[in-house]
Amino acid sequence: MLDTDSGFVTVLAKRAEAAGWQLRHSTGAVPPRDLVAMKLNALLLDPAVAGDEAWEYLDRVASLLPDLALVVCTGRSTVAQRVRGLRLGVDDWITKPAHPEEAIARIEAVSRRRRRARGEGGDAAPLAAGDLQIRPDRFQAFVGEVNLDLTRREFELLHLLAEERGQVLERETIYQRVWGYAMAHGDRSVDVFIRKLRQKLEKNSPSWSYIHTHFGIGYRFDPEPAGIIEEELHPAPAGSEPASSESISSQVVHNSFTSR
Amino acid sequence: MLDTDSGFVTVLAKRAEAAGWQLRHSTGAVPPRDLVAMKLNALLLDPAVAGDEAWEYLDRVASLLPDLALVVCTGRSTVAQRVRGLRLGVDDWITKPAHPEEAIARIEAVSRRRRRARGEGGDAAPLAAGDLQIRPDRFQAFVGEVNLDLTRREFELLHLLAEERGQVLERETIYQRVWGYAMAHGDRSVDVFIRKLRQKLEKNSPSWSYIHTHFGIGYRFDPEPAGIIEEELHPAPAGSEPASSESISSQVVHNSFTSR
DNA sequence: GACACTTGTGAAAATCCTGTAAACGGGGCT
DNA sequence: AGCCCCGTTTACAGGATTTTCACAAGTGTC
Repeated sequence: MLDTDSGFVTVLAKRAEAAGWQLRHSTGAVPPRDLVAMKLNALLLDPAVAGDEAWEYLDRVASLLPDLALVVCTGRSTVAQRVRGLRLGVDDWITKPAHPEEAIARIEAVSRRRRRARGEGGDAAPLAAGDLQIRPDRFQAFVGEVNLDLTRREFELLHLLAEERGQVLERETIYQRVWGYAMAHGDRSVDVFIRKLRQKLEKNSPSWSYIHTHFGIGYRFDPEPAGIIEEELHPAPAGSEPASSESISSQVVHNSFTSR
Repeated sequence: MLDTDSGFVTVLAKRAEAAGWQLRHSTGAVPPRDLVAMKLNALLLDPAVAGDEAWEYLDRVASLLPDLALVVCTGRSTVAQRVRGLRLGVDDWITKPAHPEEAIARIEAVSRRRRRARGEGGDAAPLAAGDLQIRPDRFQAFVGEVNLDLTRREFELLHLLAEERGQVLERETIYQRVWGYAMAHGDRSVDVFIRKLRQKLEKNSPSWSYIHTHFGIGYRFDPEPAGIIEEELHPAPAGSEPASSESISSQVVHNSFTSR
């Protein structure tokens, strides 16, 4: 945001903050080069900050950053000015006095369209954790080359937990964010899926411990080298009955990490 | 354009004409379905045409045609209304009395961004995948010299998938990008076309497996040498009944690659 | 240590999803 | 009009996945 009207700025900042945006602000004209370096998603700008270079400045910003959501917010302005601005590449032009709520909504509207233009989907960036790799582009997790073979729900659960790595998430929160609606009282779905996940994780990456239980609260994702206590790794001749040793070791691991 | 203010409309029409736009106009609410059929680039709309269904109408239009440049132009309006509209998916909201020049400029600003989204994809470069070649210039795919004989939709589907090779695309995304508007809940068109494609692909290039199903999500295009499991190599004496072996092998292949 | 809860498990039951085939229906063409 | 080509809908069956249950096991308290 580039603007000098401190009142407007602070109100807007609070709103933006609440909406989860990361906001930067300056009262002077920032060189377009620096704007590029900032990797902004959107820019709210009062051309007045550029003094009588206003038009040139606008033009440079708009042409240098064609993908930036660019919204201008001025005091009095004429139709001709607005048209000129819009033609230059400005996406929306708001006139003060403006309601902050509307400013936010307009910036969002522009960003929305801008986002649709780019990569449609959300974060396609892979996450790494322990020796597993979570790939949103495939809705899958891998350990090396092997596919964990997660179902959609399993993947979404894992993805959510991994994104919030280190945080303890309550069941209600998890359910709300993965299932998309409120959890019914007494629903055990989350627990069941956590178990399925742990199974697949342990099967494919036994040397790490990923999901930790917090009694009475929920779960926390945090890859830690597995605390193998005792017996160890006779590379399990293909076909050996894994059941007993597996269940035991998983018990041990879970216990020792059911930290509180 | 949907509006009843004939004065405004005629002025705007003249301007639009001059700008080289092809303009359609109605004073009543046009059913969203028909809007789809019109293949509009932009829509200027006064929700008043929908009477007291205004919000529902806006919502339906915006969610059915997320790619349409949607600009609302109303008489008096409150901040709350504008915010609500913008949140619903409206791209810009103009309040009358409005200068036609500005209206035009705003529609252009929105369309510009929209065009940038689609524009990049105007790919006429041929794609290669497995032993098939996709040629946007002919709207066809070939294996060597033989033409797969795809219909338009089949081609567009294949083209989209191939461009996003390796990515899992959700049905909704596919539909949105191939059909151009939002998929109705329960629509199976995508599945049906995927089957048709697979049929033609398998018939003409049996040694590759191209389209993979991701249960509960969608499809992924990724050419892989067909996983012939077991039987093989009696080069099917020309004229042998292909039905049984064909259906069986396709079963096997699909299953083994319905990776997840 | 007994009690009141919580969480882990395994499996059955209920749902949902996809492949497939076939019926439908609009347009364009002869 | 009659036909053909294509895109859209429907119907169904077989699987895959998600939910639900009944219990066992574990945790914290008094």
